[in-house]
Amino acid sequence: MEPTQSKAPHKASARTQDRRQAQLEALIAAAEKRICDNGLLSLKARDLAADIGVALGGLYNIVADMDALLLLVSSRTLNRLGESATERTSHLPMATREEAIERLVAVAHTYLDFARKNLPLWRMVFELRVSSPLPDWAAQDQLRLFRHIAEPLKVIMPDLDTIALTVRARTLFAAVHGIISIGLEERLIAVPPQKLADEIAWLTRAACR
Amino acid sequence: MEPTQSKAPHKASARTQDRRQAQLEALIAAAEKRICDNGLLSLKARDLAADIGVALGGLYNIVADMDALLLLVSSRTLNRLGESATERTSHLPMATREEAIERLVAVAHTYLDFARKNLPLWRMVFELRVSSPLPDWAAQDQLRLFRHIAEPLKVIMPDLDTIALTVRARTLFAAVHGIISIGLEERLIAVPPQKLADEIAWLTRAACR
DNA sequence: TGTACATCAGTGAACGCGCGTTCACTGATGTAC
DNA sequence: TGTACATCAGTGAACGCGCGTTCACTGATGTAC
Repeated sequence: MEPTQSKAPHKASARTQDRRQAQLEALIAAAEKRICDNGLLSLKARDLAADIGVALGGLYNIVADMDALLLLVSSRTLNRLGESATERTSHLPMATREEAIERLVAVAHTYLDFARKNLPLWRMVFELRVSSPLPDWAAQDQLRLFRHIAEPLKVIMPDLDTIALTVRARTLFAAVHGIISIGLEERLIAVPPQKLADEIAWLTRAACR
Repeated sequence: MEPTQSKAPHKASARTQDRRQAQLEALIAAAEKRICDNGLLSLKARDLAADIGVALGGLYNIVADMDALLLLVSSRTLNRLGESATERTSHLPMATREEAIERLVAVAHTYLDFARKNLPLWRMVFELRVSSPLPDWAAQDQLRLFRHIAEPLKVIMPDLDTIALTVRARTLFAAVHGIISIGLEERLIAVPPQKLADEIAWLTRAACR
């Protein structure tokens, strides 16, 4: 079936596209703000619509549904984490084994700082196990993040093949992630910030020895 | 204010108490079954009432509300984990440092097995961060579990004082927990079971060296 | 053993609330000629 | 530049669903004497 409309279809003008983009960004920003202030659970479509000055139904011209919006927010959060890691660790040397270990420690500490400063958003990323099949671009984002770990690790464990290295990077990430996520849980007795950083450094170094 | 009722109050007979107890156990069992089969999200009061042959309103004679029930299920799950750990590791020697390390590895593997075999229930335990202030008895349960880690660790790191040892036990737990919880996540590429066990053993040993 | 009475267990219909998504409609923005 | 027409953006009331908890009521189970 060729689209043989006798009349030419409407084309989105540049102005319209810009407006769409601006709306989408405003929507994401509003969602981030609300999640940071009140948590994911109290995020409502009606509030967001009011925040960006659009009628309720208008939201669905900007995003397909709430899940799509949350995925965008989650992805933006992961990207900001990646930028943090690049800024704070990419200049660190990793020519020697010792240097590579210290760089890994720095990556882990960046992760801790980020999680602490963006606690509600960071939690959201992991609570989003709902929409099962992660879209491709989101999976790509994750892979890019893993390089911050895999690259120093390659220097530290030169004997491992690519697969083993991937597995090991994931293990290390998961271990540090566990320490942070349990450490930042309010329910348990609060661990002093410095202590938490120390434990992470200890574990990272121990894993590399 | 003394309770000076002119008429003696009704006393729950032994038969009534037994019935209550049986109802409570049936309710918990039904909740566990439903969570295992369909996940926490599709657990409904109406279904549970039907399962145990009670009218909807009758549930609230057995438990105060759904949260209370979930807390009971969660606690039962943690206790079963504790029993598993006792059965499978308490006979292992920990006189020497090497023995203590292997015992810790066995504890970690018990944890992995338990999480795998009770995945939905195990997840529930950690998703229950809702009702903020954990009751006392639940906190006690947690402490008892931590001993499975703290005791071998005391042999392995004899120089640490009590507080540092507690922190270290928690770090180690959190690290292994992270590896398991990310490893059992469906979303990411599935890690072969044996590989996961190997990684956990590796990390545990590395942390103790 | 029997009667009067109090209390609690059990019932299920109704309450109450929340909230994402749709849809018929209007007004604005574009194209064709 | 102007007119006719198509399309899409934007609106907000209404839909639809879900579900925990309450509450007035009944029947059973206990106590007092």
